[in-house]
Parts: sequence; C-alpha cells; structure tokens
Amino acid sequence: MKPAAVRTARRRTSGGTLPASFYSRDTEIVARELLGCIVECRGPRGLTRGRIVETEAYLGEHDPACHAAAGRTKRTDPLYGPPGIAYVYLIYGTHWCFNAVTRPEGLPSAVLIRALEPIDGLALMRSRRPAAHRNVDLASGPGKLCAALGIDMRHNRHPLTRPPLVIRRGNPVADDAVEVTPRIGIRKAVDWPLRWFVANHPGVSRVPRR
DNA sequence: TCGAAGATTGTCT
DNA sequence: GACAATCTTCGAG
Repeated sequence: MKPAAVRTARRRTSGGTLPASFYSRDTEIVARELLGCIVECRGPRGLTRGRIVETEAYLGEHDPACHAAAGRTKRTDPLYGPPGIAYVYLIYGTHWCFNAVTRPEGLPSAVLIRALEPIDGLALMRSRRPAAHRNVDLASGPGKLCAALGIDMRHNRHPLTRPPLVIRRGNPVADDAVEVTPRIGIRKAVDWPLRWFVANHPGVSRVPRR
C-alpha cells in the first residue's frame, strides 16, 4: 500500500508516466489504449497538457502508408529506434506531426497522435494557435496539437517517459465509446481500419473523405 | 542538381 | 470545395 501523499500526488499529475514497456506491444493495441491518456509538454513559456481523443496506427515496412515502407532513411530512422520515443516530422513544410514509436526495437511502427482535448495551459495554447476560435479546436488535428503544445523537431527521438514531453495514464475510454475507421489523409492502404477515436467527441479531427 | 510528393491547415469563393 | 503555403526528403538523371 502506497502512502496517501504519494497517491494524492499521482492524482494531481493526472496519473503516472506510461513506461517504455507500454509501447513495446502490438501497435494497434497501443493506439487503442492511448485514448484517454495525457500528453504533457513543458517549455520555457509553461506547461500544456491534453487528453488523447484520436490516434492512428502505422504498422511498419509492410504498411504502404507508413513512412517506413520506403525503408530506413535519415527521416524514418527514429521509427527503428526503441519503443517509447517520439517520432516528429514536418509535413507540407508547415506542420509538425507527433508519433509514439511502438513495438520492440527494429520493427519500424508508430502511433500518430491526431487530436487532443485541451486540459491545462489553454491560454498558452491559444497564444500559439490564434486561428482557433473555440478551445476544442486548439488541438483537433495532428498539426494543430503540435502547434498548441509547442512540439517540434527538438522533440524528435525524445523518450516519452521523461520531461519535457511525456505521456501519462489518464482515464481509460470504454470500448463502447470508441470508434474505429480507416485512416485520414493518406493515399495508400486507405481502407485499413487503423484509426481510433472517442465517439462523438468534438475534439476529433475531420471525418474521412469519400 | 532538380523536381515531385507529402500522415495538414487556414482562407477564400 | 478548391487551393496555396512551405520545406524536407528522396529518387532520377
């Protein structure tokens, strides 16, 4: 039994940090279980925190939509690193995307964090995302959440078990509140059901195009 | 060295 | 719904 002070402290920090072993499992399981967890990023301007409401799985070299399908390159190298590190890259020259690397080392797969429900540091997020008209729009997309939390190339390869960028346990999302659909914005493997999100949550990004 | 593509977003019509 | 912004990466020549 842990001392009450420790239990209270853990509650205050929205749950303990997810260990590296959490990520060392099937990417699809990690993507599902990351729903409800808390992403926390500390920077010189303060702390920002959000609850994960949408994820996508990218399964490795056999997944045509995964960056690793092109093999190991300078860009995709973090995917081949240990599970539990961040893979951050620039898309369209304008937006950062944030992934958590999964599975045992050497298997290049990851979970893209697509959307967060803002929890803490909303004023700071708003200053970084002046285009967002509602709080729920501050992090409702992969590029948006990186901007809101201040995630960029500096966090590439960063272990998600240590500040300034960590993922903590949150409140688990029940199965009947989770929807699974094909991934968004890709041109290959467009029918693979590898996107998980909290049903009817206003913070999830776009619905799939048809 | 050059050109094309890209896991997006915001603005304009 | 269409389209521009903006830059890194990679393949082709």
